[in-house]
Amino acid sequence: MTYNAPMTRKRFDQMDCSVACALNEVGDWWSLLVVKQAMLGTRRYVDFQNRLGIAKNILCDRLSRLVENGVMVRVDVGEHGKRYEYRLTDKGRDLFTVITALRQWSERWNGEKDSMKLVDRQTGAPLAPVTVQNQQGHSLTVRDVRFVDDNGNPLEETG
Amino acid sequence: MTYNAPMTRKRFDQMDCSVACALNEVGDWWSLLVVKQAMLGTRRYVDFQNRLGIAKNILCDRLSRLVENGVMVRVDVGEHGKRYEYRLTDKGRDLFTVITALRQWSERWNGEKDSMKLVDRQTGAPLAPVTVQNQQGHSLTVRDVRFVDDNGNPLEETG
DNA sequence: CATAACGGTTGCAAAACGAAACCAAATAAG
DNA sequence: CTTATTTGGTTTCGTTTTGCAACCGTTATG
Repeated sequence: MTYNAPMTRKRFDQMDCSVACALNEVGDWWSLLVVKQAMLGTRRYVDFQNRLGIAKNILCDRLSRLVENGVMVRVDVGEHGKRYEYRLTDKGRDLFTVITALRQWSERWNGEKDSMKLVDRQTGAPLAPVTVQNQQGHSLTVRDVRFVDDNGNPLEETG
Repeated sequence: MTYNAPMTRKRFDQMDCSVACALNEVGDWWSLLVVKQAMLGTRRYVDFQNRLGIAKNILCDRLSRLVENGVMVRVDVGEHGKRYEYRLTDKGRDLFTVITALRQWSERWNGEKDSMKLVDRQTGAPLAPVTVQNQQGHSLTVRDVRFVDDNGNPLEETG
């Protein structure tokens, strides 16, 4: 073998799979943690760094990519520039479902790792478990769904 | 500086955060895609490899870690050994919510990347959007919840 | 004015990743 | 029965990413 293909990280842009596409944007070790931290109210670069214990160059890279992908925005809050806040966009806030599902999954199977609880702001009651539901609101497992193509034909995924 | 700490990938085991703990198990670029593929029916090593286009050594490592973490099991299906199937455990199947939430998020914000649809097996109707709900079944955004500690006191997360 | 804080960038070493080659056991083909 | 192919990896090697610390220009603070 004489030719080596360019060694780029395998990216999921072109995998024509929505899950892969999502992972391409927030599927690395840190991105979802940054988003989670932002949901707790963190906005400043140094605060992300201190709370998460992430290296500064990695944080820099992740914030840039989150901004690029429209998950966060960098807002100039300095009087004469050079003071910034990183805030979630609607797209970023919409990851609340994903992060909550992940958190609950971990709590169910690995036990609670922190003392943080999420409660309904109105009532103070704990949240319901996040589930996949049909349009009548009944929870479905993976066995209760079918994967079909555009024509409604079941995908033959024997392999 | 004379001492260099051992350079291990930062792990989230000890971050006492359930989200971090979850990401520690399935938070890399490939693990959730392997689980997703398994939900489509894939069970054999070579089939994962062909469907996902993942390098063999990486696939090997990911399957091992998923088995270690109880997300999948390796089942011996050879007559005299040496033929295996990798199947989801209950813990693995329970990631259905996370993966579906991720898929829907991507479809909402990046458009549909594949022609695959998920439908209710019984009715053939499309699924409802996955949302965080309170116990009355009302959907909540991140603004509708509070993060509190064990005593019900709101977390001061100004930073 | 001096000093610290903020938001980075740079340089280096360690670890993870990707592609291909290689390999032993099990199965299939002839 | 013998040979070829498939399966499920491991090894090798080069590239990319990560983690840590040091450094730097600008901005607030005492």
